[in-house]
Amino acid sequence: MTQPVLVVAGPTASGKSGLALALAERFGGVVINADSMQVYRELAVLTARPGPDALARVPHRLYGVLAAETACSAGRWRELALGEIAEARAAGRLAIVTGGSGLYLQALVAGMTPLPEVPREVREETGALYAKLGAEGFHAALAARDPLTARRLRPRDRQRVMRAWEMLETTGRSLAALQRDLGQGPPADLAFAAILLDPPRSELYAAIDRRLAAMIAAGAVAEVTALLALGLEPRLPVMKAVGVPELAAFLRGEVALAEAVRRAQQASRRLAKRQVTWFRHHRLAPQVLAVTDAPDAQYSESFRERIFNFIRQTLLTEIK
RNA sequence: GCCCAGGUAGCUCAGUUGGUAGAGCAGCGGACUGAAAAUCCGCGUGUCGGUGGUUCAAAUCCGCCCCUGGGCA
Repeated sequence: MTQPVLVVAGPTASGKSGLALALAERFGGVVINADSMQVYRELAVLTARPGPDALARVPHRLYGVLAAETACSAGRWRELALGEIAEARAAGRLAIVTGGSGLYLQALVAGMTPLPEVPREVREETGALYAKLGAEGFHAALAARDPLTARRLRPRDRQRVMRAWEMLETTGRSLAALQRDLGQGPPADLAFAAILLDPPRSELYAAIDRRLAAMIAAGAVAEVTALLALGLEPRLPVMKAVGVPELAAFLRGEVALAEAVRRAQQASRRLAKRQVTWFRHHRLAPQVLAVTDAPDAQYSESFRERIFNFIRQTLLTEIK
């Protein structure tokens, strides 16, 4: 018997967490994080992680569970999420997966090619080689060994080109060939339905700007100060979370706080735009309810009713 | 009321001797198969304040009107 899983997706600041909380209370659910940055323990304010009151009201999973010095990945998250979904089933609760990381959600919903982890040494060697050869040279080196993968990557797309090289070093095989041969589908025992929050752009941007300002008031600067004190490598994911580079520049005395906030707001807006593009072109589930209300409209009765009905009709028909 | 200086893209501005306009920032569109809040690719988006005139042709020249700064009364 299949297990229903609700996905709540949308760009940053669209109101996912609040909605997920409400739905979890209404349907007896557990909220499972699908955000690549909210998994890190050290960033709570800056990643807008659900606060103590939310955590007290409903069980939340995969929030702040990894140390900043670790690098999560779509594959690793997927394993963790599948584990939590199984636990939700055992506990008789509705799994509500919520977050804005499109790749993570896709890994869960559509499946992901099973590939080994890239050893730390390989990653470091690859980085060193890339620095030595440069973008064009490195891409040419990849093309010489793995033309299939190299052909579909732009030379300047550093991250993907390096990933292809790392997989070649790790497995001895072409990444593109592996993906072609080992492609994996969605988990057969899960039935997904998704709610996509897609507020008007102007309202979303206003919410983003407001939230960044609120984060400063809530101690974001201190949070970044503490993070920097760990002396982590700059290439780790946490170090690239929206607000970290910007506030770090402020702490180094390079820019005024107001300017740092302005830059962080802009980075957040650009992130939101990329997320919107992703969700516009990737299907999250067989049935998706797109909600285009303003972020603050989600607490209205009619809004809730629409969503409740959708969930009853798609996920809970057989179950309850 | 009079005298200056301005009204050109969302913002700040450029625009040669008249040939229906271009920079920066902001923004917009797209890609995405294990760092994804990452990493890349693409795109000027315009009643040149309005209106009448001169001209083959007006953002450019002339008249009138409107608006915004500054100055003088």
